[in-house]
Amino acid sequence: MDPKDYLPHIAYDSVIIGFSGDELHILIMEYHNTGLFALPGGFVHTTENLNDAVSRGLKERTGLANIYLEQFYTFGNAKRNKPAPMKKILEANGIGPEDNHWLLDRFISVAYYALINYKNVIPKPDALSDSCKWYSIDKLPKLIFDHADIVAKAIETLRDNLDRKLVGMNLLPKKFTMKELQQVYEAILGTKLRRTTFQRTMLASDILVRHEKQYSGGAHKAPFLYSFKKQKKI
Amino acid sequence: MDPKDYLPHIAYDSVIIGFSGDELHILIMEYHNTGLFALPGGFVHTTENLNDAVSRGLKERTGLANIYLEQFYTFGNAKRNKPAPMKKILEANGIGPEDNHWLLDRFISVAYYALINYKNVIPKPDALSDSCKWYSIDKLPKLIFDHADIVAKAIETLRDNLDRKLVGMNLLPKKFTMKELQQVYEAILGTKLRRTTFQRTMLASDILVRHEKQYSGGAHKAPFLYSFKKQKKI
DNA sequence: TTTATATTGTCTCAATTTGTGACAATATAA
DNA sequence: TTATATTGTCACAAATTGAGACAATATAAA
Repeated sequence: MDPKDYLPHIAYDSVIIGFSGDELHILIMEYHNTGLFALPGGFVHTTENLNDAVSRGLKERTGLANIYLEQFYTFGNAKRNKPAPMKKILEANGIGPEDNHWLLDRFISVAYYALINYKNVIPKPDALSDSCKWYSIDKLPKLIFDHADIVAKAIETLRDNLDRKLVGMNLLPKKFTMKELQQVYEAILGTKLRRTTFQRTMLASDILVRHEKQYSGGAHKAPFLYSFKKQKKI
Repeated sequence: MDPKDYLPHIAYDSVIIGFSGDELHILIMEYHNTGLFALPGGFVHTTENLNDAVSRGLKERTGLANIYLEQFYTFGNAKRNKPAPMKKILEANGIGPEDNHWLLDRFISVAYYALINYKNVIPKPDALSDSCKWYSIDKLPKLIFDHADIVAKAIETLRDNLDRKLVGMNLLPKKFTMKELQQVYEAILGTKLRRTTFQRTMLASDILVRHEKQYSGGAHKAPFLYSFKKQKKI
């Protein structure tokens, strides 16, 4: 990592959100031999679009590609970077503790979130990281810097956007039941929703296609499967 | 402006929105002897919080202080800065056309919008600028770089936030009539609203205090004056 | 002084949307 | 065969919104 290849003082962090069962999960990386946990992030090449850098970095660090990413806030407090944990990470990677390493500088971080289908994805850690794992949103490990704030703001934004953007689309497999869709909404909002009202609203909203009934594994009437209609271009 | 005082490649731009009569207006600066128009913006000191830099810069460039600013997007395309207009601005300020002046570099820009009471404010241009004027949102001059995109995104965000944040609060004088409030909403949304429904909704929302009737200048029944309740802290 | 005009505040009723429970249908387990 | 859990749909009540009507009233016009 030659500092000349990257824009100084500029970073990004991504909050990768997946859904499993009835909980939201977030992808967290652990750095080798440090016990330090962080959001997957990275830096921007000198002639690279910011958005492209984020896609590229996510691919490099987790193996995930073609993911819908949404920028939600830029964190710019002067003291958001603590030198101590970064030194620890550098040392664990064989980089000496010179006080003026560029990664110890102050960084502004542009934060993105992504919604992906948990089941399709087995994230793979990169060379820098020990592991790259899903954590339930209620049981995140302690994160470095202000990454906990970044996660909180991501969830807040997601909640606000829930009725305006088709977030369910990205968190579920192609075909899903009405119950699964409702569970996604409930996990994001953090509240229970009324079944009949939810079903009526979703059916009326004209965003779902109904398919044949599922061969259900449950001891009850088999539910329909649904998928999202292709988005109309406006 | 010593480049060592500022974070390289990082800028901010602010979309200052005021309301007058029935239109939204935006504050635009014109650079001396160039015919170039731009949003008021600036740079971040090396140890300064991003948010503080934006407040400071706005004060320096327009004389406006204590203004509620909301960050809404970070523009990071590699080619969003065009060297030609920036060279013109530098030359008009007596700075030679060296090809590697730091202001000709690529910049990522964090964009903020602010809502202010048009009537209370007479903006003053700074040394760099010829003028600092309000322009109706429908009649903006051609802006440099991607500043037209930044304005468009600001309005889009404002519209989305209209029902969740108390935007009217900042655009009107302390006391105002129901009609004025409705005009703010209409200007932001770009649509007409039904008078009776709007009035009923606003009164039911429990955010307004009703005061004595206005000594009206109009040839009709005098309207009540309203102000916003103090926000409860949650 | 009287009348006309424009806007305001409020009310009413219809139309629509949402809340809530009921109930039959049905896939599996007992 | 019966019991159980969940699903899809309906019916009705409650709440919200749409749309117009109308009296009140501050100024302008006569």
